[in-house]
Amino acid sequence: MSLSKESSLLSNLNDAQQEPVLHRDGPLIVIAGAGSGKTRVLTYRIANLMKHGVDSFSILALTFTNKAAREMKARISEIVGEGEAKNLWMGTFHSIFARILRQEADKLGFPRDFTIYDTQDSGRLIASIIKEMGLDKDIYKFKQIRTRISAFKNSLITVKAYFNDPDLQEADAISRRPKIGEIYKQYVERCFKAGAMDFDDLLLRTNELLNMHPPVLAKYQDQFKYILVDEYQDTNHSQYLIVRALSDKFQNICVVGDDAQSIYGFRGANISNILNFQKDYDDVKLYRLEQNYRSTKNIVNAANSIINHNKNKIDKLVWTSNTDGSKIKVQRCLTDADEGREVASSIFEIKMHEQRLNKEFAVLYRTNAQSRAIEDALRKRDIPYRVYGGLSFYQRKEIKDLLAYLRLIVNPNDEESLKRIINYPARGIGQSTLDKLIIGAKNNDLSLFDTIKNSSKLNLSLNRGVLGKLLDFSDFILSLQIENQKFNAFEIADLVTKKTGLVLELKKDGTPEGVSKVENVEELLNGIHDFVEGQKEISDASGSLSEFLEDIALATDFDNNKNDDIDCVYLMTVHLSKGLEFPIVYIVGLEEDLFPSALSLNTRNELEEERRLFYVALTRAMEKAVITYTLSRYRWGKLVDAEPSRFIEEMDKKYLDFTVPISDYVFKPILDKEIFGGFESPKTKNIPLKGGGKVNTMPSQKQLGKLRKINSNEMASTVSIDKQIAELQEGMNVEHSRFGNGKVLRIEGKGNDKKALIDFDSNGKKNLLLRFAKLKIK
DNA sequence: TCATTGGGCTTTTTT
DNA sequence: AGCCCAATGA
Repeated sequence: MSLSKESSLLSNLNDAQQEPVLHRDGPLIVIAGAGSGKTRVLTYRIANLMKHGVDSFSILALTFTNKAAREMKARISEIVGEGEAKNLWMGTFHSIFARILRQEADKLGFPRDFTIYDTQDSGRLIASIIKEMGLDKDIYKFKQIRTRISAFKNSLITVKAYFNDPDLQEADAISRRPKIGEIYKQYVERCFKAGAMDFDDLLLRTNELLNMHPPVLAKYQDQFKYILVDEYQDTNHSQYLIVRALSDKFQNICVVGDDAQSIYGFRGANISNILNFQKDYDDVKLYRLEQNYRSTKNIVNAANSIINHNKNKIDKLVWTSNTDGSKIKVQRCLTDADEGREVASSIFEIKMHEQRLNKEFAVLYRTNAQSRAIEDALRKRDIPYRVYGGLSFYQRKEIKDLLAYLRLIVNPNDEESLKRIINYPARGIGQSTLDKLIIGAKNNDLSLFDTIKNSSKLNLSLNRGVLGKLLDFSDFILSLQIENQKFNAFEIADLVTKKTGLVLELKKDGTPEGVSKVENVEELLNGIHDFVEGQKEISDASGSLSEFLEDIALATDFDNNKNDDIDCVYLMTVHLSKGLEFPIVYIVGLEEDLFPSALSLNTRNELEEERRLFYVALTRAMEKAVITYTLSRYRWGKLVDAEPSRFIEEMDKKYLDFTVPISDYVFKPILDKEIFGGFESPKTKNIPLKGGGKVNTMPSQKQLGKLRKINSNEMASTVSIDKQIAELQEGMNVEHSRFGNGKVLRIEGKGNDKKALIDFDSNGKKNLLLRFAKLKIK
């Protein structure tokens, strides 16, 4: 290879980045601060290996999302050429090892076409096991059990290991759920019989494969001479063991990560994997990337000031030579709807002033439920947006229903799919029949589908009519299986849709939701069509149904959307935003019990993870960051008081720009009552209101806590209410902070509902709720 | 067996 | 406020 190529490869890297790229053999760890070019290092390291003759088939790169893998592959293609990059083993743990597991399925007693159960499928199966065992579903909550089983699997605690561990059994007995082990056992058996693996199985079974079959382990050890793991801080124990096993022979292992961005503890990620890496291998080289290329000084420094509140961390100093940029705006809002409006109008304004594109903006939130208020506001402003995550396309009911048919054709033992569609559309096979079938399946050690096929011979105390319907159903599926031999995925899906009348079923309901469901099904069919067309270009692919199902089993919203270029504002959870960057970022809902989540306040570790989460959110921003919080928000259908997040308090104030003066910020509980309680409380109604009644002494944080508990009646006498608003009359001239000057045309309503119709000079007529409108009488 | 209704529960975060 | 499930009646 030529020297000039080598130097051009390196010319895109700073010194710190070059070192790990040029490191050839032996273990290395790269601690990479946010925005320090971590992906770039991985990309160039792989390219560099390939340039020095390492076969692309022997490089395994594990990323956190499939999207990250795709992008990295594309960048490597640009450096070394597409032909070679295509052969890299690059993808998420789940997708890479699903692929290997299919190859080796027979060794584990699974069909090659095993089904992958998503979270919903596992939950349903667990719920049904709990019910069949006659357990109280209020004590055995299926979601909790599912989480617990998942935790077992991620720690490599098999059913056998569970029953060998008295401590675990005792812990479950103490929590009044002694049957967890039994549920776990049945769940694993049922999955096995159904030829299905859940997400955790993809890792657990890989461990099983590598441990129990030394020749298989040797084969993959030999194949993967170089292994790279991105986002190593988010690997769990099961993933850790896979990496260890595979890298054991050559020890050419490179892990990249940032302990400060570890945010997946809840699904078993173990931060000590990255903290202990140097103990796991001999002669580990450690590299640090501390220069941030992404964000302004204000953002980097504010982020540092927040993460410094964590005790548990590797010391590093992230710095930048970028400009100062503007300060981080901290915006107070009244309600979640108001928060949406503030965000939307801010986006609108910046777009106008700075000629920005929609896709330069991102709105990040802690929980998916928060997207709604933002969406409403953006829609009103005609700002295009796209919500990522949440209920993904493939999780929608109408989509899962059609997919269930398809899954059943490929794997008739797939119990969850069968239960889903055996009576959808209705064909007279109800719950009681299904219960009998499940018992029959258990007694005869058959899969559910085989039980149905043989139902007439099995003495299941079913009447003749039902037996006929069952036979019709199994014949239907069997006939589709035969069709599947000759047709591609699209042809089969189309056939299923027509024969089952699935779309007709949806069309007859006629509601807007029904219409959108029909559209979704059509979109799925289009997607399958595209998939089949795409497969035609791949030499060893056929466009079969099982290929399609493999392809989508692990797909997320991020993956299947080819329209990356559409110009929309991004809406997503902070978790989903990891690894991404945007010029302007809004982080909304910075309130106690929301961010940090109320469920994460029990231990220091949980709180520190929330803080890292906020750190991740803030470090997504390149140029501008805006943080918002509300005084009250709709939760569980009720308007609930909110309190600014401790994370706002924790940031160094010199990087912040408060829209509400800091002193008001401290008085927040009082203002809170002023706005929402003041007018209507019985005592205040007839009391002459006094203006300007600000409390003069500064309450301490402790007192603030107490103040919040005082009800509005007691508060009334000290509350400051703008008397000018109370005295507002028709015909008066007023000033509004956003709409400018105007004239009051009409006043209507009382107390909290008092409204004024105001004609603004430059904004036209608006009907404003007085308790929200910050009006000044002129 | 099916369709409707009301009650309870929900909100972390995801491969 | 919305979703899922169980109970209820047809």
